[in-house]
Amino acid sequence: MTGKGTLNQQTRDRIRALAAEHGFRLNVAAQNLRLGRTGAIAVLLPLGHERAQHLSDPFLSTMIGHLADALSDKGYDLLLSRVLPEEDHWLEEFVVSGRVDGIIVIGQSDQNDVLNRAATHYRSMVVWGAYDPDNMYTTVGSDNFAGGMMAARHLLQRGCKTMAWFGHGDAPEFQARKTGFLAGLPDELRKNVEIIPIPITPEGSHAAAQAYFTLGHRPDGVFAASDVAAMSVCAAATQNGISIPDDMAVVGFDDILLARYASPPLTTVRQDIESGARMLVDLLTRRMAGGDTQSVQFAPRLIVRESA
Amino acid sequence: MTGKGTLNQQTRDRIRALAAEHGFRLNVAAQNLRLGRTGAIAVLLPLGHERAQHLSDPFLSTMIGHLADALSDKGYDLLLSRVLPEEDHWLEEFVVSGRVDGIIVIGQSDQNDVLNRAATHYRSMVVWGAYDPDNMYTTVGSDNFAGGMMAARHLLQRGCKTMAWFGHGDAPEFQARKTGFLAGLPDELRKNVEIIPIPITPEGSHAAAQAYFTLGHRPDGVFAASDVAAMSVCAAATQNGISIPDDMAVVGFDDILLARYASPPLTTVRQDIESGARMLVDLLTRRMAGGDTQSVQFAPRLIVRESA
DNA sequence: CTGTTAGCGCCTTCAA
DNA sequence: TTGAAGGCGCTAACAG
Repeated sequence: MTGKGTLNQQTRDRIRALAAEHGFRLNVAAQNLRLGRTGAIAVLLPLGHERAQHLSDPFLSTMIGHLADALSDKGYDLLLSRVLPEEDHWLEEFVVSGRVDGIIVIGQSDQNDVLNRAATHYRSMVVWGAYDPDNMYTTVGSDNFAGGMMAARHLLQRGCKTMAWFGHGDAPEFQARKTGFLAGLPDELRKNVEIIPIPITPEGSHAAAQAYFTLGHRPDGVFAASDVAAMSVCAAATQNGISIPDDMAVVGFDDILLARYASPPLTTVRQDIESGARMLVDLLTRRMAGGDTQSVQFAPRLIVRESA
Repeated sequence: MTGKGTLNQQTRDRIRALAAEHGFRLNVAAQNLRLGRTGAIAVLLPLGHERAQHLSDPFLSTMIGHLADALSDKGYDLLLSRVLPEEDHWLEEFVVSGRVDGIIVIGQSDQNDVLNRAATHYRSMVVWGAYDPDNMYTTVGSDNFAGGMMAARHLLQRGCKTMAWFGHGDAPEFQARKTGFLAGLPDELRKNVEIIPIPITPEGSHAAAQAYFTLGHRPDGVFAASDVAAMSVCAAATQNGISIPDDMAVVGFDDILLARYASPPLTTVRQDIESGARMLVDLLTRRMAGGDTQSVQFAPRLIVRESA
């Protein structure tokens, strides 16, 4: 039935015809048991410092959709799991549970140590997130530093003088965006950049922006850690009588579907999520086959719309 | 190990301790093979007339997130699959493939016949979508008709006189929203309601709204089939110099996370997606256990913000 | 209350 | 080239 093994083609055809006639199908569970595999890949979402982050986050859900497609193309099922890393053993627990043949982790969160530890004795894992030469594990991600720089250059070019960064600081992806942003600014502007720490949810970022604008702050250029954050900042600004982009220019990150249809349409740094998902699956299957892999970084692209 | 069967508690504890000591774990694949089950539930997304609809649609992704949580609480894995119903056999193919113990279908799309056919000989299936007494299958969904009426009443109360409906017509959920909306209007207004067919994607609905406003149409009240559509309509309106809510009031449907932080914050008919997901899983497990189930409809709630 | 045993459906090896 | 048999790790039935 599988097409493997030594068998006369006509015998094979005969068996197949018989199978079709009787509605016989291979039992995948038994096949997997015998083959010592599970046929499933886990997609793990560690919610380290941001346990409120919801699967409905547009970036995450887009990623999961593309992952589902890429995995099913290779015959794998997708086992979706959100993990609250209460203790340090969650990943190793998951590995030894043997429920899956491989693991894709979305975002390092603050779980760098856990990931490195697992990577020393478990091959079949890849991670979406920031590249760091010290990591033991293979990552796929955007060049967040370069993306941050693009945002800085664009705001500079528009003539912005007083800048603000709205972001969640802990995860390395977001750190790199911030660092890149700061690096893209001339010294005299850099030291005056206001760093506004915000939660990852739209609720949280909106509240933080509200508080910030209510205190009277009026930067003329804002770089936000994500499009969701940028949209919340825009909403809060508008509610405080700040006009975008005339009074304040806003640049987001991700280029989620809605960014284009926000009001005003969002200028943002685009990540190619679909390519990222395919690459993750590619590298994972290569690792599962015993091959070696290197981390990859995608170059982001600035999409200029109306908000900046 | 499973805690079932007749066994002295101390013997059981001894075995468990031994297992922990040696790192022994039950092999789920073998367990499932022996038990004749798979331990997985499929979540199927039929993309009938709207194959462009993407998993990144905020409603869908929120639903999937809650489903993932509800299923993992019951020990099931979630097998995610988008299906393009090219031919009529996709569901039956899936059923006989035996890859899962039960099926949750999200949205009837235009696949009513297929669902009914499958339901006659397959119990372990529930469907998110519109209730119809003629359906052979169990549905869970919002009372879309009532939701549409709420939108109508609210716009009336604001004094709107010329109304428009932006929606995708084919799926029964959206039909019911429209019918409820029309039913909630007095006769003289109802006959003048403009029906604007739009695709389900933000791109498509934005383009349709653009075209509509460019032609000079200026309704003072709009009900959109979803929040995503409503946000696109708002964006297009703003670009055409229409001020919301002063020139035109807009009511959406769903209450996705971003609705509250859109500009202006969206007035919308809220569906409780989390309760819906839990109910789907509840009913499904009850059906898998051989029990009988009835369809349920959740009452939606109008959330008044600034867009109307 | 505990220990033994027969298979769940498949794939691989080995013998014919 | 084909057929037969063993065993993947588990659970349920049965015997002790």
